[in-house]
Amino acid sequence: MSEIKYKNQILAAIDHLRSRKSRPDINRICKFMLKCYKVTPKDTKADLKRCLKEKSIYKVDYKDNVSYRNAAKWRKKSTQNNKMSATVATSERRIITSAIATLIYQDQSYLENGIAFDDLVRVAASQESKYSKKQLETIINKELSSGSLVKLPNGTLALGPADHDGDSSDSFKFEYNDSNTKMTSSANSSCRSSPQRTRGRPKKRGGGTSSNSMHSNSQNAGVRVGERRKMAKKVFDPSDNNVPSKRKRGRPIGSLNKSTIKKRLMIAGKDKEDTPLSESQQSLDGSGDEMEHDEPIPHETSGGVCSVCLVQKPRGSNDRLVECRDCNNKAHLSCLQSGSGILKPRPDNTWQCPHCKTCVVCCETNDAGILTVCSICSDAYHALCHSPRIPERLKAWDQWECNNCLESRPTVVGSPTTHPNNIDYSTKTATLDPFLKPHELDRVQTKLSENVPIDVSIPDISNWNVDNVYDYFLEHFPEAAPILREQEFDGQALSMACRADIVRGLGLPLGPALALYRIIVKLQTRKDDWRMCWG
DNA sequence: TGCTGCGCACATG
DNA sequence: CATGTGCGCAGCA
Repeated sequence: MSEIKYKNQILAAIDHLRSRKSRPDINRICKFMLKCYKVTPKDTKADLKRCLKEKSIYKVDYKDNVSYRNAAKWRKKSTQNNKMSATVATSERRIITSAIATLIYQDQSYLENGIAFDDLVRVAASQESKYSKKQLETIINKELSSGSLVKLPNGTLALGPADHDGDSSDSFKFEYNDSNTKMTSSANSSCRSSPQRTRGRPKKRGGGTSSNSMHSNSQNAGVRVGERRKMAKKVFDPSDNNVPSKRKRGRPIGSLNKSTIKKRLMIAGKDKEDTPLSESQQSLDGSGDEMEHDEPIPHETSGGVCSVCLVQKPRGSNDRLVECRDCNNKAHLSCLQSGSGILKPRPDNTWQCPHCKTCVVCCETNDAGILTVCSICSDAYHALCHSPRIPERLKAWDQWECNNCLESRPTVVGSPTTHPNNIDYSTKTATLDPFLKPHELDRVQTKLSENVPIDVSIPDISNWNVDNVYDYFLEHFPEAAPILREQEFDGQALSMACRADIVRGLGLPLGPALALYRIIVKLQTRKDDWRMCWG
């Protein structure tokens, strides 16, 4: 049921970056996703995380920076004993996955429709001249049997999951649409297309084959117009004078880029106590992994300008810059802590800038409505998403506390508070777990509902089929009826639907979605209590 | 200015 | 040694 929505796009992003010899790090992946698929960094990161969990993508630390690997291509490296066969399989696999990435990159409809066998062979052949079509077909078949590729019921192909078998069904989920998509003519897709080369180093560079400026796929018929063909002449650079004369490009021998050096120092100072390398930098968090939310490490960063005070880094020896969880905005921790409302960092010192801050209920940003931020836990809510609804004329924004925080207070019962949202429901909180987290809202609501008697006028949906659901909603919420039917919601499915399923999963605008959710909660509980949803 | 291709130093097995 | 990786550069739109 819970498919990783952007998995294939993320895989394509990783493949694309790798094919450009760029590090597939979180920033580049997010950037690519945003540009090519209009997927926000937040969603990208969320799905990337799921992919990591699912092991369809691996997170690796390579050269002291975080990279992400397409597990379908990258597997076996460290575990495979049979080196030779693994190597062969990997290089063959690369041809195929590279072709897939190219196809998807050029035409996103492949994500929807799967990739026809013939298309794949053709593109792979165009990218890799050393294999005949016949051989490529064999390779594809091998990939199919190994699970790296999966064949969909309709005959199209898709990337399989990672190494581990079992959940190949989870990888792609297409309906076949028998399109014989033209690949070579799709040069003008929404993104600039790029020819996918065979990745890594082609066997032996320059070893008798054509020069590198010629090896590229000019036969790929204009996949990328204006591809650079000519390498730059070497230019004299005084700074090169200690460097063997053969190179100009790339890193100077023995040098690393600044960030790598910095990170190395940091890591040396922090992680590897065995190497007594650095005495500075220890206060910095050099994780370099902008995505690790599950670690309690604040998102500190070593450089940049504070978005709040607009001052560059050193404002005080211990005033560290914190980076937004989801973008590159940075701010001094002190600026955030002294700031108000939406600026405040979370208690664990992670921070989302105002642009990235999302409502914890509907996961939409400020764009979907004004967010109110809890002064305790820093969770943000839309007025309608919070239960109970946040009063519109709330004055003391800084003092507002979300329901969860109020309920988490052991002393809340009978203790009059001045918080504007502290309304009658506080009297019920005695029975609630004082350590509830915001995302456990649903549980809170369930508990709340225990105090409300069942309303027999509300139908029991447990045995409803899709048509029953359709009929009911036709009467009570006609707008949603066809959508629910299309999604095959029967009584069971409705009973299990959570807020996110409804608010985010049906493609309805927020308002109608919330209204629909209220009806569904009513049906789920057979109780009509606004506190279970919103005001 | 941002994306791209890619030489080649470096990492890894 | 073979191969994977990606920095940092130059070309291009």
